[in-house]
Amino acid sequence: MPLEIASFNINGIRARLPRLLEWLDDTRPDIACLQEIKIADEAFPHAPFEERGYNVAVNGQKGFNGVAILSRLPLEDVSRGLPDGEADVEGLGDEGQSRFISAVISTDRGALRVCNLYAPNGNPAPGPKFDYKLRWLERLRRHATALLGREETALYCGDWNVIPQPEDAKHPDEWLGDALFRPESRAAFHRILHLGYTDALRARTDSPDLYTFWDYKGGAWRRNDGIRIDHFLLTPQCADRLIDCRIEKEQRAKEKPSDHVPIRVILDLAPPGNA
DNA sequence: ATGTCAGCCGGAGGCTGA
Repeated sequence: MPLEIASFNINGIRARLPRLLEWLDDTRPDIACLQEIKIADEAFPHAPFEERGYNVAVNGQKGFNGVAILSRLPLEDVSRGLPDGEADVEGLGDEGQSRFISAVISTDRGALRVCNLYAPNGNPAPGPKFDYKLRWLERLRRHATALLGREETALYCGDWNVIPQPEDAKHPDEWLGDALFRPESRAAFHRILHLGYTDALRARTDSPDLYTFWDYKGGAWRRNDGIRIDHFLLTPQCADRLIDCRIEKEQRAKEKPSDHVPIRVILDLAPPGNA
């Protein structure tokens, strides 16, 4: 049975709850990684997800940021924040900002480690926010280096706030000075990718015009003026199991949408006894 | 069109972040 893992920057769980529940009911992902939940742990609305059969792990923050994992299968080894010396400031991890949560999902065909991230936006650039973005991506690179060494079926997904290549934007020229497309940001992303990860979408297609974000401003959606900034990066052991990767563009046309749409991978994990 | 949202504080609407 294939395993479906979706990543969705929902831009506020209070504002997006009806849309989110409709999406879960319509598309029934096995695992949903959420970013920008913008709510404290203690205020997270567990009930509607538990009613739908999801286990919930949250790394929340009041007002900003915040990530969560929903899983129909058991969640084990949940970890909040990048586990390095800079975590756990103000008890939130990640220097006081809740941007990372990981868990192991156990299935009858083996385990999958899911790392759900919300990278800093980094604007305006240059400046302290841009410096923080680059520092955070460097910490993520160290994490990704260690994870590769474990040779696990594992993935990173989420809002990376990086446009990897010009073909990942409708109008790349308009993003040249932006923290999402500056050479330093793209290099930081590619340093992680080139450790040995697979960009799941690009493993399936080299088509341009595949976007995950359209700004609310200026009729960006109407003009299809989008960018691709939500990504799945798979370890080699995970990439071997990739069936498909799809951007759920149709979600952007719904009532009161997020400015991001979900991206989903479908994996076929090894059968029992198959190493 | 300083053009859109979400959430904060605080009890309106200005501010921040994106």
